[in-house]
Amino acid sequence: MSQHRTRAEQRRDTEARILAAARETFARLGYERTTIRAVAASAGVNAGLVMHYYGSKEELFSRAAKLPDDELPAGHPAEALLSTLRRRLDDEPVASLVVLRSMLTHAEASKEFRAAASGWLGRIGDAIPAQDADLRAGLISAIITGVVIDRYLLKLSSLADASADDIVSLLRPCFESLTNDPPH
Amino acid sequence: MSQHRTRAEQRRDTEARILAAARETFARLGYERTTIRAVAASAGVNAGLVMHYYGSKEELFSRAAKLPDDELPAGHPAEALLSTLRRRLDDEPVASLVVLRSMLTHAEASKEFRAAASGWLGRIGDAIPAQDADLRAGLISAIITGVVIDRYLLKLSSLADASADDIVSLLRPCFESLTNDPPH
DNA sequence: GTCTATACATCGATAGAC
DNA sequence: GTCTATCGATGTATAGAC
Repeated sequence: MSQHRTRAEQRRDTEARILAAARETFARLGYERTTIRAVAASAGVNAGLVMHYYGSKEELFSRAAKLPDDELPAGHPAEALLSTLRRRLDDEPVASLVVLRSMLTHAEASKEFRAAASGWLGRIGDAIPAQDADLRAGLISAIITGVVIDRYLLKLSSLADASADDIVSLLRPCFESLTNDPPH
Repeated sequence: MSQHRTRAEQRRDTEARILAAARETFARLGYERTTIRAVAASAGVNAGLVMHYYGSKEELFSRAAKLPDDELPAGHPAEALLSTLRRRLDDEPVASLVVLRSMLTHAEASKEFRAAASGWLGRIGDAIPAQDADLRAGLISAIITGVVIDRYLLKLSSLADASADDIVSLLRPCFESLTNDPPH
């Protein structure tokens, strides 16, 4: 039972399928090892069509790589940061993994990460009452990055198999000391 | 004034020069973007010679990528780990950066990192008196990895410009709580 | 010991058919 | 809207000259 679909609808669907396939492949293999042909096959279309819609591999990557600008919840900085960590431990969005996977080896991914980190670091720093707030914010960000990398990208068992609750609990004292918060 | 050198000596020198050039290039660009031609040019020799000596790009990478098996100094676990961190903050060896740069996108680098992390995590875990020692060890390792990545690979200013002393000081409470050590 | 020449595969990108 | 055909560039690897 085929649906009636305009050409525009059909195109939107196909474009979305291609983008989803691109996200999955970029997140898994990184920029260099991902080929347009593989993305096309995974989306069930032809390689030429991917180029037709997205123009270039670089443009496809840019569309696939998006970091959410984590807003910092109100309240005590340590708890706010821990709740952000909590959310990312439960399910790190694929679009984020696209950036993380390639940020060490691809300029565009590195740039995207820097841009997001820049805003993110500023907000953390503003919430920390200390003259070395920038360094403290950088350390918190580095901890989160390291944990997410080991858990989702390298899948090291000690972190990949742990519960998000346990990780958050163990890191609470770290975040409290780095944000200059008293323990509670 | 040319030295007298046997062919064997000459060969050792050239091989070493190629390996050093390979380390620098792999560390800077990662596995995929590094070309045999670029390594050869950087070493002042021909591309064919690199292949002649190392057989394949993969083999050259294996020779260039070596993680030192950090031994854990004796004493209180937290201080021992902090002194290891201290050493890595002062100068992370190029051979290590080769592994770190490509570990997210190249299987061989990932394998090398896992192997080193495995031994490393075991030693940390053994030194921590807690039933969840494995997770604690994984978190400590993730923190170090995250900090080194941000400082040396991404060069985020807040970490790249900071002094090793300041970083160690700020992370001391983190390591103490994760190793279950009392502060002192 | 080191270099030249080249085979061979892969991939991004383009042009045009259906 | 989607696919076929193909070009051109790049890079590893091999064979052999000097």
